[in-house]
Amino acid sequence: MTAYTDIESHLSALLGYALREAVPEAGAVTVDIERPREASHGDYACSIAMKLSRSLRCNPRQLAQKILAALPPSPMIARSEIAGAGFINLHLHPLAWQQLVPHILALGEQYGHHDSGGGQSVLVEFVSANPTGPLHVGHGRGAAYGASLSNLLAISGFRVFREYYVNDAGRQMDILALSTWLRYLEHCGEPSVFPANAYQGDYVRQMAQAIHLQHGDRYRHSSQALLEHAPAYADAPDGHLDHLIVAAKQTLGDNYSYFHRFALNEQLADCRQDLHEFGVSFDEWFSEQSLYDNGTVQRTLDVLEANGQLYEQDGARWFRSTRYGDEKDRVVQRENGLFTYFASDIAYHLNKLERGFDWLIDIWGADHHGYIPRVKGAMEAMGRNPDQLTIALVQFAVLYRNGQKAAMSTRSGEFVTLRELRQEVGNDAARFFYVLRKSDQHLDFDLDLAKSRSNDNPVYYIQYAHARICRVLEQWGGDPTSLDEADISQLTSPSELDLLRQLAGYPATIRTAARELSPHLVAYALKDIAAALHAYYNAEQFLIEDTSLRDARLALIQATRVVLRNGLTLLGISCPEQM
RNA sequence: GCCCCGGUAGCUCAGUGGAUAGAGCAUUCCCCUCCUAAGGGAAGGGUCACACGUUCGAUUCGUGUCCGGGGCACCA
Repeated sequence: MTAYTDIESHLSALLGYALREAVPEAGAVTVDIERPREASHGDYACSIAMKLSRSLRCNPRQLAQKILAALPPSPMIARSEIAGAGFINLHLHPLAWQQLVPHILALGEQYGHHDSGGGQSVLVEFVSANPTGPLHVGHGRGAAYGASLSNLLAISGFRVFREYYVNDAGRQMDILALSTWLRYLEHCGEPSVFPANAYQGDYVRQMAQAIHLQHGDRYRHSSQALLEHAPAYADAPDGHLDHLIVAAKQTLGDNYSYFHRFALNEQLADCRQDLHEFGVSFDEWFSEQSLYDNGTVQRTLDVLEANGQLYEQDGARWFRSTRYGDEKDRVVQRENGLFTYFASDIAYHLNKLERGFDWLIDIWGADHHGYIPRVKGAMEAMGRNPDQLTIALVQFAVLYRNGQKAAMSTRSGEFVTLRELRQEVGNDAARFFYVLRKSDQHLDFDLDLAKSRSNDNPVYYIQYAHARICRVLEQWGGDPTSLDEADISQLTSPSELDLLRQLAGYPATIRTAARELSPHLVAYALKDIAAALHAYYNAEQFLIEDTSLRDARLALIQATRVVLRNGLTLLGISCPEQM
């Protein structure tokens, strides 16, 4: 067996050589090749002659002819021709495809890996949902996308660090702590003063119940007393809520932090468990509060202040984000002295850079897109390079059941949780459906389709291809490592060459998907590979008398299995050996 | 009003500066004495929203228009 030749770089090098020989005046041009969709146009095509014809002032077909005449012979090229307006079409020798089988078997899980990242470090921050309740299906999409993208970058030569930003410092956490305490008071028998804009979900009642079970009436106070001097809810819902928070802090004293901490830990643990079951893990759960505790927020504002980026107006401190293309300046410190979320977010991004990452990726819900100019502006205002930050927006996912939109609203507690979705359709289908769409596009998630154990379901379609291969190899019963020596020159049937071409395209798909931050391309490639495998399965028999041909075919499906497994694993989907 | 995202087959959506634009579902037809039919094969189905521009070449890039969806806090 001769060494493996990477076809695309081989052809591109040959054409580049021919171009320099035939048309030296063209200078140093990289010669791109493409896969024509029309089979009669060959396996690869090159349009360099048309691209250069204008600057060289010559006929593109003649130019192509000159390049072709200078093309060195290659065992990989069966024939070449000029077609259309000046395309050079290359038809490959089957060897070009066949050699892929031992190559894939040798590389195994490394097949598809590449090094375009060059060892750069990248921090991918995703999910980062407020720990104020269960994750819902919207977070699920960010989780699936972020996890798959991280995997994609990790096999593309990047050192990937996965991080979840925990918003444990803000008003939302206070609302959760308050909500928990108010439910606790109800448990103690106090009349309910629970406002409609506090967290309504059942999980709050459960936390309250757990606290009551453990501590009895220890934290009981008069609920009615909390309402004294409170603005009427109808007049000022937020003012009413804020008053209750202040009253809770005063009434509970040091015990307030118990509720705050309890609720935070409880929700965070739940979130972590949920994501863990979903196959999504993080290297770091980064606390927003820590940025206050260690002075990063203050230091950040000092830097901005020193750079002349802040000013005072109406009692608040503002950042001049309009200098950097934002629509209006933004408050970083309120009239009441409290910092805004934006202030700690600037500090967070500064912190990320100070940790030495070459590249930052933030995955946000698309509703935050208006937030981009101010964050990038803040980086610039601190003398940092905003291009080090890439923000990937993930659009909303809408669930459909029986063709009907499934209702979902946030605060009221009427939402479908990620956990419910996983239980209903399974982790594999959920992971797959989430990344089947481009992340920046709205996703209609068809629950009935995701649940169906039928040929309609693309997850099962791919997994079934994997399971079929496993069954064949199992029934054969031989040692798979012996297939490395199979005589792959016998793989010449149309369905075999189709399958080989699909497998050959996988590394390029990975490369493109990584460059475009688009794991959905991997999902589509897997569908194509599975389709080619199923077609092959129906066209040819594997377990046949002719052991030489049999081994060649088994080697091919074993290689297919490797690629399917690599792709499914990347997307966080299991590879069942039987179904 | 401003800013994002979209408009491709009946439906849900891929896709690409190239030569005849794809897949699944749905519709019609065919294939298990054979390694899992959760499979395969075939047919029909299109003004790639519209106009203008850039280009040897535009569904792809740019501008404008129309139509959807989302966002525009001293919330996070």
